[in-house]
Amino acid sequence: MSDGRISPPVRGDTLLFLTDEQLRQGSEAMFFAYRGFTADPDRILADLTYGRAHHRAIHFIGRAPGTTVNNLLNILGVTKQSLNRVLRTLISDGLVESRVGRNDKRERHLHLTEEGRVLEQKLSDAQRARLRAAFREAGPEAVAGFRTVLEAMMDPEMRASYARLRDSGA
Amino acid sequence: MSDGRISPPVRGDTLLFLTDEQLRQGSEAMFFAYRGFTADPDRILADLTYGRAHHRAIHFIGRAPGTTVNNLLNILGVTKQSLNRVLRTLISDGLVESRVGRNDKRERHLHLTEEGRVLEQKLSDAQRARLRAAFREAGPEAVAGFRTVLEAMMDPEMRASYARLRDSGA
DNA sequence: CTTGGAGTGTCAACAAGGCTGACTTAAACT
DNA sequence: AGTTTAAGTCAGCCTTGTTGACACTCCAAG
Repeated sequence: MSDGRISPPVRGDTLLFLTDEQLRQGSEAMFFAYRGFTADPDRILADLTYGRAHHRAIHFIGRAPGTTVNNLLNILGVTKQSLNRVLRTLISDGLVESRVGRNDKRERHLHLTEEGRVLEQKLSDAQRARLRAAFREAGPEAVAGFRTVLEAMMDPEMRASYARLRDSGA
Repeated sequence: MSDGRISPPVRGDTLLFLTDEQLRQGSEAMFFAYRGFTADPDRILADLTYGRAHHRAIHFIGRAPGTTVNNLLNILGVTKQSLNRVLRTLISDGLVESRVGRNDKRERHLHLTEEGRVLEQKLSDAQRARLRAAFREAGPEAVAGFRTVLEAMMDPEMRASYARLRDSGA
């Protein structure tokens, strides 16, 4: 781009959002924003013995109580060994409860304990505070656009997971 | 689209984007979208011996050629030991060149070699392809909103880094 | 009833990429 | 001359991801 300021009316604004430069800015925005997005919960978790992986597990168990391990595996996109390590500590610390399935007794249904719910709340409060401030600052239309673009950016399976959670929780 | 005047305290649609449920959906959208965002470059990097950390270094060196180590440190938000490990392999593999500063000889200025530029291009092509598809699907207004919200979500220092890069590259 | 496969748990080993702390070297500043 | 700054390095630790192998339980189909 020579000088972006004097854009010819037709070419300019309508397609500007697809130039390589704009896309690169989009990448960088994602990078820096994600850092901010995780910063507050990370600070809380650092004081406990937990990490981001624990946060994710707690979040999605709280969001979909009774979910099975396999289901959680798909949502989180990690191996069962990885998840299991995290889950084991959460269970033995009494934040998560694992109940044997009623119909299929091989399955374990995961629930937050009261203590787990407290931590979940604390973490999502921290994260939501930042998001709320950002949403308020940006306004409803920007937020709608934000969500539209993010959704378009997901892998199809993730988009399905996202939609399932969204529609179940609304 | 432009119902866009500041609407008075009506509780319905105008504030819906600030409910806890909406904020939680926003979090989850960030989580799933970030996975998609990194998926394509990650696949390329897996075949080489590199990881996401190398990608980030290459990206920002390509974006701001001649940047000093210290500057890169601030942008990436990691310790110098972490960065150095990555940088060392990139330099010894001939993807990055480290030049002693002209004015201040303590500083090292980082540049991509031709080979480094090739990899950078390959990685950002992969990432941009997804972003481009998402942007196209969502449309210009959504993209504007996307960027507004992401920027509002950053830590102040990160927002400054982001703005500096953005304005230098436009 | 047996057998195959699915869901789960677990062990071991490894790698990437964060971190802290301590220390060196060289250059620059005062 | 003495201090500070930029960079590099060594050593060790942690979290969180990976493979591969194996055991156990249970369901369902033959």
